[in-house]
Amino acid sequence: MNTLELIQKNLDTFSKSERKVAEVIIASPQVAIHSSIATLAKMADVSEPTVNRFCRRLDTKGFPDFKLHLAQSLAHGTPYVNRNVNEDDGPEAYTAKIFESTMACLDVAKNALDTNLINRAVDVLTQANKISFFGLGASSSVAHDALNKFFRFNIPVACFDDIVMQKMSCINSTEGDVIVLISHTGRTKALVEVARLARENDAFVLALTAYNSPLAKHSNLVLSMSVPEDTDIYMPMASRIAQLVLIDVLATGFTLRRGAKFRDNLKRVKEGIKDSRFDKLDDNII
Amino acid sequence: MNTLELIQKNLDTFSKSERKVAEVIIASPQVAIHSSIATLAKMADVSEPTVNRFCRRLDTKGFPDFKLHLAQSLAHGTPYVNRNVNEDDGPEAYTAKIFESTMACLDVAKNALDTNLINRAVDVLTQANKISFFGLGASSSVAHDALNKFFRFNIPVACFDDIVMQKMSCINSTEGDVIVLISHTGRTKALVEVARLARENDAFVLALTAYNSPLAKHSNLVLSMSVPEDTDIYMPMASRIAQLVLIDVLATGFTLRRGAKFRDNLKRVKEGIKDSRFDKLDDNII
DNA sequence: AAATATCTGTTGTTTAGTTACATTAATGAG
DNA sequence: CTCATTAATGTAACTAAACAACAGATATTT
Repeated sequence: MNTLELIQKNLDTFSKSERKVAEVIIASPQVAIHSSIATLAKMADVSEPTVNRFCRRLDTKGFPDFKLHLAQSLAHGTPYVNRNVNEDDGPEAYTAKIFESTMACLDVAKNALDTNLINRAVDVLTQANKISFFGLGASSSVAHDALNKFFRFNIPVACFDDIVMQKMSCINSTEGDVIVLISHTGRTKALVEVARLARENDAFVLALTAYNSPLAKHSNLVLSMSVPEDTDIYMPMASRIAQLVLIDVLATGFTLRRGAKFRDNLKRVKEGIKDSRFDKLDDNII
Repeated sequence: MNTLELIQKNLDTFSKSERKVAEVIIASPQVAIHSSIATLAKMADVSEPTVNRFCRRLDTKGFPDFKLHLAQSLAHGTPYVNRNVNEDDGPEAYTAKIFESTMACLDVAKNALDTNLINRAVDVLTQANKISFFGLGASSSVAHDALNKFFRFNIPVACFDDIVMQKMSCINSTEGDVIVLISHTGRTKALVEVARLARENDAFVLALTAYNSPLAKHSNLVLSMSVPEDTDIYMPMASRIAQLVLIDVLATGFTLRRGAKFRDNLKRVKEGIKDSRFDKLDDNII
């Protein structure tokens, strides 16, 4: 378990002084691992033994051992904690926090994913006659993105962010059609209805949503990643990013499955749009 | 650079005794990081200062510092780097690689961002009469996402992914309008033309694009992040994620700038869509 | 409000790490 | 081959960091 996350999670089990230590460490872990127990104590405005006690509470042998653990969890270069934005945060603070908590979420999502299910999802997608991506609200941009990706594969794809169109599309679906439903919570009533409708018409329903949600129960295959919901202040942020990366993963799996010959297709698509862009060499002319 | 690799590589630059230390560490690095300088010296059959000198030769401040570096390089078998997907990767491999390289990209992007510019961008956005988000191709889903975010702020927003609509919108723009142009490369000719048109009509052009690109040169304010392009196999992946996170950052900055009273708005929007969702309690009924 | 338990800081001891210096080994010129 | 010089290694003294034991302070409970 990531030490930094562990500190964050156990914040309320600490005593007042210990929490001061925790906050100093979370604020600048890179500094913490290069400090002595004395300087860290001074930074947190507590005594040295308090720092030591703090370390032991985290199941380490003492301060040096704690530093080692912390160093390992920082190895990625990024402190992987979910830090919520405060009202009085400046641009540096909230920028860093959002980037970092997004990365933390991706890390959690990565570990929560079942690669076997991903493999099956790729199976299903490669064998599909037609793939449709549905999303509502914030998830609609994820669906659009998926469309953009899979469109390049030169297979029949569609994307609807309108509930009426989604339902109509479902009614017209046949066996071999795959409908990818994207929803963070999996509780949007309309989308659950869409799932039901799709299955009634023999389509395969692949859901990118929360485990055990109503939508999940109405799907043939569910790719879920338990991204903490409360990271979002008032709107889905990191969860949506995780879904996009998952789309990337599926698209990559798709590409790999189709083999080398197929990848030439992608190259051609990229070549095809070349004329619409400025060359790098043009930069100084403009 | 990975410390363990560094030791391996510099094996021949060490003296005889120092090499003994190196070999002991390479043989069992996990033991090494949990040993004192005395025990390590005994293991390598050298004196303590020799171990210390060995550490310094590796550009560390001393033994404890060296242990930290080593611990970091040993953390998680997989270092947090850009790893490209291979043809023969299985689902576990490509899933991990995509997630990790996305995280790596976000890390790079975070460090490349100028928070002063972000602050200015937030300034501009909060003072805008109307905000329009334009993107083409893969960036269109980013623009959609931005719309979804800023729409909740109850201010005039628009989003176009159609070049004709974008141009028309530009022609109708007036002072006080902010047009956010999203493009990974900043080389899409059509979008550069849109930027020119927008500025001719007194709109403020905020570009989320590459530094020094043609589009950047035609914008009033540029938020750039040098995400490596070659991470994407044949389609933009990580760069687009970075843009989305940047949108999150701007939206958050916007919210914070508007103050507490404004944040109640967001709560109301969230409350307003509650009826369209299943409660958590409903789960077992369905 | 008193008593108990918990938390926090001060002091002193121990141990680990480092510096300075002495010794040994290695290299090279006469 | 031997002496001189340089580099390498170890010994001993020193510094500072970490920890344990204790005492004072603060909550908490009855």
